[in-house]
Amino acid sequence: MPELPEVETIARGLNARLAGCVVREVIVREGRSVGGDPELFAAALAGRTVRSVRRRGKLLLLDCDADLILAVHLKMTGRLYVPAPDAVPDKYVRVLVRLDSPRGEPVSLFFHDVRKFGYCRVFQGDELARWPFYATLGPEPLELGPEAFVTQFAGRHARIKALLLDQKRIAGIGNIYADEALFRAGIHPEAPASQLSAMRLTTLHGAVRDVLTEAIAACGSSIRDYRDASGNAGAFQNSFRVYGRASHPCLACANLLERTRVAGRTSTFCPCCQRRDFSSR
DNA sequence: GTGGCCCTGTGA
DNA sequence: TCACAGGGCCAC
Repeated sequence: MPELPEVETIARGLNARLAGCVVREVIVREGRSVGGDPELFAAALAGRTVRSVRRRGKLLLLDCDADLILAVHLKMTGRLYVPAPDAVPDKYVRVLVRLDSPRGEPVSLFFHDVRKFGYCRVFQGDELARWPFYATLGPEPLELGPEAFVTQFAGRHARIKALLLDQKRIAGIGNIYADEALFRAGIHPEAPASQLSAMRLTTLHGAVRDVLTEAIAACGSSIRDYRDASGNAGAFQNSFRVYGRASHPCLACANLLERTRVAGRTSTFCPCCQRRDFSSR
């Protein structure tokens, strides 16, 4: 799925295009995608004005008037975008929202999701804050200082990559950026967090910030499914140093990158540059 | 913690 | 035909 940089890019793009638009019609083509009664979902959104669009972790939040919030999780293959005015929705467009811009022009919003893992949900008032997934999200990595970051991981027995992927511990990091940050920090994905010194965790904090910031500047990474709010691809995939490069030479030392599995996800790393123990670097 | 599962498509 | 894909939830 899109991770933090991709979701941030989408949120910025949608905010520019949807702020002030009024929902005229909601068409749910796949009930599963709205996680409940399609009629209720459509009725809740009809007539609402979109105030702004923001991101929390990997979650897109469309703040509307009347204290209504539309939350969208793209999971693996989801896209949320404003199509060209004459675009015909293909069979993977699960939800269509027709809106009117402040100038009265028609604007559409498509929720496109091949694998149907993603979802759109509406929340009224404080329902969002009480939603367990939202309530337990960890801090935003770009708003977290180095000391707080270290505290979040220090002393844990679990492998550092599994902790980076744990949204309750830190929100928004997925498989790509976990691998990229660990490579930049010179830390093996299977290293137990408890074996990493505060200094190395601080280095990891900087690597996480750097990789996320650079990826946002590049409008995210597009592997196959990700597109921004206008349907355009990102560019950060051209800057991957390890993700998707197993068996290719390390860009730092030329040794071949290796692949392992951590927390059920493929992890690519350099066996030379990324060490398990803290003493070697 | 880990593995299976929710889905569908793609590429080897 | 099979393994794999950017996520997260559920049961062991």
